[in-house]
Amino acid sequence: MSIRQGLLALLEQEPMYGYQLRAQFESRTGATWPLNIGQVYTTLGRLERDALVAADGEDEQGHVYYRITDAGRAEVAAWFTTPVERTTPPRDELAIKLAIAVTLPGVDVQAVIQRQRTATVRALQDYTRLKQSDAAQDLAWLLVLDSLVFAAEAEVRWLDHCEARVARAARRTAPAAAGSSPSTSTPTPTATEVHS
Amino acid sequence: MSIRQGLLALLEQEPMYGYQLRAQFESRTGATWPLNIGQVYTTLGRLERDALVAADGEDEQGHVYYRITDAGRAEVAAWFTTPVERTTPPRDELAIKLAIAVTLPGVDVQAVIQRQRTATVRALQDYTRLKQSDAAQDLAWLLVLDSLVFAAEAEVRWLDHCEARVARAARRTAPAAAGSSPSTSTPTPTATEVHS
DNA sequence: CGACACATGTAACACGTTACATGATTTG
DNA sequence: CAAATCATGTAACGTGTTACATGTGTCG
Repeated sequence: MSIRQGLLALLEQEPMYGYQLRAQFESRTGATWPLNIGQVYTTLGRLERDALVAADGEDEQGHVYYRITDAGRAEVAAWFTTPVERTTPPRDELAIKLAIAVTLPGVDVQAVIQRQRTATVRALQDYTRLKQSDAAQDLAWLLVLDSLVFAAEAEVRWLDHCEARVARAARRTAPAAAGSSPSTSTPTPTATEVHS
Repeated sequence: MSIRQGLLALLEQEPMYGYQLRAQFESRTGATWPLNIGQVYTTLGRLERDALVAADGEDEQGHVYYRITDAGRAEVAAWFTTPVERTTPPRDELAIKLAIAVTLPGVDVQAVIQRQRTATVRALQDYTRLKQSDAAQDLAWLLVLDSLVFAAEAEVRWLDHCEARVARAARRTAPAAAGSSPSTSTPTPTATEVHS
């Protein structure tokens, strides 16, 4: 629903046509979530079907403008008023993967965790680099980047937490496995705290 | 893709029928992501179409079993080997909402942030309560809960970060607005750090 | 018996994604 | 001129969600 709501909200500012909408959307979310132009038109079609927007005639250059309707404005207002539901959060593929990996025989959970950790840390570094490179970006794009950073940091912490928990459980279950001690790879005390 | 992959992975353990699959899935993810039983059958149909599972005959009670195929096993192995892509992370509705709210005239961003913060903190409390109540849950369900906790905590921190950033930007833009000082509601020094 | 949980399945639909077709305009 | 960009749109498909139809077995 995020694209739909987002495009609708953008139309509250002023009537626009497809390409403008994409430009506006991407200027805010940056390169993070590239928006296929086809998606814009299908979404506009559905918004029009639901009477949240209406075609607003053509430009002299042939640009097809859309304007928001009263119902659309109401929807946007509701969107901004109602917090995003966290009672049934969106399914998190990583959480599901680990939850199953932990309980499935023959899966090297520690390896799964470490691979994910490496990938997440790498993503984190990319975000940090992005934040510094294009420096004087606008506020919105910066906040989105920060959101990704915060989420990735939380993910790393969670992965470490998981590693510890799993190692502990393994020790409790099979304390006889001497030679190959757990907690094998990269203790790595998260040296990636580069906020603000 | 998470349900599809998850159910497939569960079938690596042993052949199962629909209701068993749902039970296994939910015992791991708990009440967090209830899985509609219809979804199980449609997903099984698609997995069978893609030759990742195969019907394995019926029980004496008429239960329709499915077993994983070699191709399915390969897919599961790849799933556990490949980290979840964080280069193009899934669209985050909240991030999009705030990114647009910040740049849209006539939107009380601080109010949006505070409402969301309240909702997220409440969710956080629910998670914490859940963790304590059913105490002796199995490892997987516990890890999933922790993942939610970590994510929600990061979200709260991000929201506070946003509030500060927005307030600062507002002060820089319109420093003449004296009477209504910013940073109005709930400074609330995140007293919700209840890990481990 | 009636209500409920177990069990299987289908149909319709939502949003999002990609690929393709088609043109106008700009630019090297 | 050729290639790239702007611009609109359609068609097909993917997963996930809900509602519905249907039947069996169990328990109060």
